Amino acid sequence: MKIKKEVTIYDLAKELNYSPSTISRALNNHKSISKKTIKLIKEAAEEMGYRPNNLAAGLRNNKSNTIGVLISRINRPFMASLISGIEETARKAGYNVLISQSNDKYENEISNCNALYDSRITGLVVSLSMETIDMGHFQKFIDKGIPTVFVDRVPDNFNSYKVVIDNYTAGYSATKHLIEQGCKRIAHFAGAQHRNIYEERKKGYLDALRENGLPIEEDLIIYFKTMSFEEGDKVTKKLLKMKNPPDGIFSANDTAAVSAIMCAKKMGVNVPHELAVIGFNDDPIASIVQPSLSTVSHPAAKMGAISARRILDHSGQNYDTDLSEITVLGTEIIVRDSSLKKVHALESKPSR
Amino acid sequence: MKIKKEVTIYDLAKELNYSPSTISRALNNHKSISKKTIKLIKEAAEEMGYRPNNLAAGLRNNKSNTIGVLISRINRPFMASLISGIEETARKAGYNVLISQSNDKYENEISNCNALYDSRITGLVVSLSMETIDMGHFQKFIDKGIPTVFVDRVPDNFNSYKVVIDNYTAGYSATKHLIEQGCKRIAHFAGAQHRNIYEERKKGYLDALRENGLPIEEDLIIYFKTMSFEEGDKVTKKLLKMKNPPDGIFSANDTAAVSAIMCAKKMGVNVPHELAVIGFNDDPIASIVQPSLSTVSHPAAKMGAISARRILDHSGQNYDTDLSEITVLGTEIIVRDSSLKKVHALESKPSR
DNA sequence: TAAATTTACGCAATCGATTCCGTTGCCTAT
DNA sequence: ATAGGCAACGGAATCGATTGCGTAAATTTA
Repeated sequence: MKIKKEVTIYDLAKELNYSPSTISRALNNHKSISKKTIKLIKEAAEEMGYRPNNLAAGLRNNKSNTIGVLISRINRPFMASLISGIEETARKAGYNVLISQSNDKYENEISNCNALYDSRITGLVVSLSMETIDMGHFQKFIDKGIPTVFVDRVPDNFNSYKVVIDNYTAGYSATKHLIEQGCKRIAHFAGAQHRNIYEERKKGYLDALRENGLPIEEDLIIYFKTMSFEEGDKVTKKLLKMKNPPDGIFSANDTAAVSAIMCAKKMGVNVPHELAVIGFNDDPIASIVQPSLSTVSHPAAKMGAISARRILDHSGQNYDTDLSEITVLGTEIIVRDSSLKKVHALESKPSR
Repeated sequence: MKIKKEVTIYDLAKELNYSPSTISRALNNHKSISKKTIKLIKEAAEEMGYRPNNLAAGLRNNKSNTIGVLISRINRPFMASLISGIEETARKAGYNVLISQSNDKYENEISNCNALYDSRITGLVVSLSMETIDMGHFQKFIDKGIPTVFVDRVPDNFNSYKVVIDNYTAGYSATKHLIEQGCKRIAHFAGAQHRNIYEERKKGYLDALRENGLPIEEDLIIYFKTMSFEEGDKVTKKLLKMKNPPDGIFSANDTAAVSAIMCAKKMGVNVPHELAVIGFNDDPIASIVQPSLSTVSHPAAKMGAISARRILDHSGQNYDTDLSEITVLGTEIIVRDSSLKKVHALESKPSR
């Protein structure tokens, strides 16, 4: 098989008797090139099958029109939607998207960071790995003026763009909702407390209990490692076997919440009447499980879009831009069947 | 804020009194550089904060150590796992991954194709958009000897690497399973027939009916547009209102299958006894819905890994390599509750 | 010991696009 | 008629890494 040679602006220049400078300018609609020359050159480029070489342009300009994404795992509904939002926004602006997943390992995060840096990305979007504490590997981006946007799982000791939801209020509202439904002993499935999202959700939970005169029982706060289905199942079983079991659960994610519902059903505990459950994320499984899972919805794709936009907008700015801008998005409590103890004036609309 | 200047191999050369050639060779472990020089240079590079510039290297070598991915949508469980598999394999080999989604639009597929080409990707992994029929936009990759791997949704009139599952056998087995459970009138939720996966699943369905002496009824074959939950709900309602409704459904995806289960339950039709259902993909919702959904499991991450490997392995080969190599992976029927009419010698293990 | 290798490196071109300085020709105002 | 201005384009350096070819010194071989 023969490999076709590439068509460059030099080929175009030779063919059309123009200089490479003019070809380049014409293709970029430079104002000092006449309309008809531009038209002529573009048509010839099209016809000869010319395609720009991003590597060459990137080298010259020292940037690549590429947004780097560094997340824990792609195959989580939230993350997939996040990437989707980034990709959509980036592509509309003519940017590409490089992805990498840390699998929640600190080491991988570092090496991926380097790999993305080596590709001279225009900007970086990060959702921290579970293990990450030290933020040194991100410093080189700041030093080089590469806009870095932390999203969802963000650091609290590092000055950079951030896009988050109001986890505290979400945790508070979710817990409050259970209280309003008549729950008196509400357990909390908590995630690793060094990650902002889990810490704040828990704070919201605690304050909701306090402000509504409910006691805080350490036994009812379960610290998860992975918040997996299996872990949730095990924990729920234990909780429900207590002499004085909880009558409500606020889980920091949907996976564990769903496992709680299914475990309760298996054990003959009625959801929501004996155990009301509310989760977090509004994953697809939330509307499928029965009783359907009440949860907190998370504007994942929107967060991705905003993160990408931060990077795109950063280019036009001067370097005194305030990098510490934080975007906080609202969440929404989605009330479904798993928390609906009171059958009040709620229209009986389908859960989906 | 001051922007730090980058450290290049020229800076290293000046600092260490070597030529840039030697620096470059040392960093690449070239054999003509002595061990101690390599060690010296590498340590200095580390200390001075040198980071290679992929754009420069890529321009020189005319490739970027990047795998391009072109899929319909990222936020589908199958696609997310596919990407995850690609990313993992690519990264281990020191490759980056560029993603793009077509949102099932032919036009987007073309422009994304160009964008990826312009970045001089080393190889391309594609799962075709729903609309794609003409394959012209992929020709430039072939012409340039860029390995292109079609995965899952593949063309049948284009000569290139392919990684697929045996959709025919899967469709056959799924249908056969329903027959073995005693179903006599099995409906099929079919996808767009110009996409191989849906066409073959349907063929498998038809042959299973034929070979087991069941009549084929066109009324029971529903051609979906999007295979969404809503579409599945509507279709199921219609089916179950027939004077002679089906007693089984083989759906070409899980989303529609789950909607069928939920719709049946709402209408008071017992699943599996009055209506057995089997889906396709083994999405997370499959094990959550109740009764849990029997389905065909799809090795998504593995398919991604294999696709990436095709590209990585292609480099070492000469250009007479057979590009038409096709990898066919097996599938597995996951029997859960939605299809289990007969309570036979199956251990009553939990659905998950 | 002279010749033949081998080791360890340097020179300079190269990849393709961009851009800072020009330069040329033509039009306009005085 | 001539200076001034502008439109339209060209020359050549530049971005950073790679590599074929060349060479001096060190080592081995005859």
